[in-house]
Amino acid sequence: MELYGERGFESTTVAEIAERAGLTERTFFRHFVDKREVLFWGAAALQELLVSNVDRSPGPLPPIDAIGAALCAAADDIFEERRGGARQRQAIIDANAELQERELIKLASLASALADALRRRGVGDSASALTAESGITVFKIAFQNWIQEATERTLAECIRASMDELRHITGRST
Amino acid sequence: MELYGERGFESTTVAEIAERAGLTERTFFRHFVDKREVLFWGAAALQELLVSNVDRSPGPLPPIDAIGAALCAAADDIFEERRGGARQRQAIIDANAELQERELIKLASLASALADALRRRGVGDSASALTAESGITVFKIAFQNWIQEATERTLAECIRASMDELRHITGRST
DNA sequence: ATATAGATGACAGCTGCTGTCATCAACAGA
DNA sequence: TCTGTTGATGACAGCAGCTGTCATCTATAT
Repeated sequence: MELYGERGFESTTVAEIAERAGLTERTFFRHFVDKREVLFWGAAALQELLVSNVDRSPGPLPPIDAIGAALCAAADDIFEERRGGARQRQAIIDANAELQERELIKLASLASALADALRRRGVGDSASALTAESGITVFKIAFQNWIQEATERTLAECIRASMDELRHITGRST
Repeated sequence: MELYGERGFESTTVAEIAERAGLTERTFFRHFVDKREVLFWGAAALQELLVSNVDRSPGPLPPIDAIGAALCAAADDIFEERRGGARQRQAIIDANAELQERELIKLASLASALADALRRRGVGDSASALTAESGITVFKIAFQNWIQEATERTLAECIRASMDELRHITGRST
């Protein structure tokens, strides 16, 4: 992470990372499948947390609200104290297309896991997929706002705001 | 594409592609930035079409409906006649994580371009982003259904159905 | 004290991708 | 018709990411 911050992701070589860590290049690849994966170390934990939040969510709650609540809870538990770190990490990712690709597939995996959780609640197949993906969309945009703004809004607040905006956008029209 | 279909994406080497095409490996990389990019040749055209559809869309139309109409029009113009080809292509992509990453970033680029188009219509920043991303989400799921099902639904019909489901899902609740 | 399992180091090697220079074909103008 | 220029291709050489394989080392159990 230091090296990625200093010299950028592309111009950092795995040999350099290994050297600074006092390890071999080969050993690096035993811990991380990828040069990119370093930046997504916590993704699995986040996914587990979100899924268990949805699983524990009270039954009568509408799917989209179950997702929303799970996102807000995770936001408080994981992200709220690490806004600075999240900013740095995001700056590294935003500067490199390969990292953005990796981020997107992690988010897709998250959405897929959330959709499974909704199906476990008895929600229909495509409704589950649609709701989970929408939740991740809301999260993406809320996260972006939370990081960019100089305001003092909580990530959870940003999520609720984006969720409201989604409801507004899709409000019955023609 | 032949080789990717025959031996899979990973176990196809660029040298083999070049050989079958009667070219040099070096020349391959002059035409495609990537080994993956071959599969996303039409992405730019699709993006242009979608954006121009939104730009041409009647002003009073609510943003989400402008996106929906643009998607349906593109579905008829580009995809409807190529369901078989789309299936094969998708099978190749679904069998390989790197290709899925590339697909996701292409869709993200599409969403970003659509969001820009909405901003040009005077829609607010995060509403544009949210609407465009939701549109792409709808498209993703509709496309999936369209390819998987043995039904005779049009892609445009699938899109309208998913869009309705999205409205239903986000319908005012608590 | 020895055996066994798991982590690391040390190579060697493939493949994707890039820089560079020479070659070749097409085409424009004198 | 000759020449100069431009654009595409070939031919290397080379780097970096990633993998397979085997030896070595460490820790823990018996």
